[in-house]
Amino acid sequence: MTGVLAGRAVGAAGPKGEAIAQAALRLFLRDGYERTSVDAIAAEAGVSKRTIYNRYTDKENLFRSVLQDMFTDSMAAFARMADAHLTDVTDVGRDLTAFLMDSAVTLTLAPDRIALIRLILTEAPYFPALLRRERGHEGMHATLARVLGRLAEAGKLAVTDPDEAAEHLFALTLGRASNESMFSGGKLSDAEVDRIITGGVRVFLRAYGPARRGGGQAFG
Amino acid sequence: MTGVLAGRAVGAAGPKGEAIAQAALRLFLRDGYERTSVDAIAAEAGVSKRTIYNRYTDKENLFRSVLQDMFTDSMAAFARMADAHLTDVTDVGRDLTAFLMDSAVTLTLAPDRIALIRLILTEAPYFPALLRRERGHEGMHATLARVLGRLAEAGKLAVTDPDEAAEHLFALTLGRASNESMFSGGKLSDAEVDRIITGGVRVFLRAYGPARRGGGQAFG
DNA sequence: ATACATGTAAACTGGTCAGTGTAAAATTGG
DNA sequence: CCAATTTTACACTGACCAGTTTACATGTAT
Repeated sequence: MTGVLAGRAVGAAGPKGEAIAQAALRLFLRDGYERTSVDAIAAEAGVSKRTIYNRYTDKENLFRSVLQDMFTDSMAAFARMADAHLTDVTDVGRDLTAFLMDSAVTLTLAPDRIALIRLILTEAPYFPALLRRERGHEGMHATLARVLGRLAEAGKLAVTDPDEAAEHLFALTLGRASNESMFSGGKLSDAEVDRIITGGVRVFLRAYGPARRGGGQAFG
Repeated sequence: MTGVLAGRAVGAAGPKGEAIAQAALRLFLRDGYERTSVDAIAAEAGVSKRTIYNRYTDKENLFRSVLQDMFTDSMAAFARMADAHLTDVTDVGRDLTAFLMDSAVTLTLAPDRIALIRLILTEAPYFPALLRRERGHEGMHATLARVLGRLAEAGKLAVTDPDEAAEHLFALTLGRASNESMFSGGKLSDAEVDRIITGGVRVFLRAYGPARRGGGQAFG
């Protein structure tokens, strides 16, 4: 039992581990689970196939591992972006729109992210852990609900159920953009994204805007 | 060239053709494209593998064929249901809700329909024709836009852009239900569906309800 | 040096699968 | 009944792939 320190940890530790995880993620996102062979991952990572099997028990294990990592990172990035945009809010419509545009372009609609969602949906029946861990967009919903709750307390939104309002805002903006992108296949143009987000926020504010006091919404 | 009449048509014609198409659809929906073998389809249909290859050039061809048929049927059913519910509208909120509940339960959330959407999303990159033919929910959007335009002309909704309003209504109701179902894996409870549809219609009407004349929405 | 963990290369096992070839059997129309 | 056509059963090819085995190389700490 001397080798506790000498032995490298399994999984993604070390440069080889990084290479394997990156290559695996890249190929899984591009080709899906069934269409990606472990041989291809080894070649892509510049590593022998045996090294992969030394670090991961099997292909399923590798798959779960790299997808969960990306999912977790993705959720954290969304939460950071929400806080960055929505801590000091002066104009709800403007700030919500800016936040959602930003996260749509750099997160939700990033090709890798779209591929991830596609992959999670595809493989859900065979990898229930992928869903049970953090159900779909649930992480984003939690973040949105937190932010909307804060805005409601500040009297900037007429929201009584932050969870439901978060679902509605998500469906009207990011969800719509994400769906559109997945179905259309290609990337959405900037104009398209702008149209979706702006329109979605407009509808959201008509339903959840602060009680009409000045006469009319900031957005309309 | 005597056999123009004697020869059976290829594809799904005849009882054997029906059996093949049904078995193929069933297995593709359950297991996906890659995980379904032609041998399994032949066994399920009670037909020899050769018969399948006599009627379809290859597996891809069979796949496209059965999926497109189901997709077309599905769109038509949705349009029929919309017309059934929304030809004579007295109470917009009530009738819209009833229509959307009905189509959610019997169409959008039917296990086969969910599996179809999942499959289309999954295989989109490899079968561009599936998307290019009728892009995703576009058929449903067209139906919704038609109906909403009619209601706007009747002064029952404050809708200026029926296409955009259709996208919003869809996102708030059926799209949300569909997403929720796909991510959660299992079937949604009736209460869950009711909550989603009712809440979505409420938000939609706050944004698109007829110009406030009596003071307050029918829904709220 | 030496011992140990780790990595590499390449062949190999056992399995699956798409699609074909063929000859016999069943079906169908006239 | 007859002739064309279709279907069946089944073996077969060629390809791919997950995971293992074996023999060898490398780095590194004591």
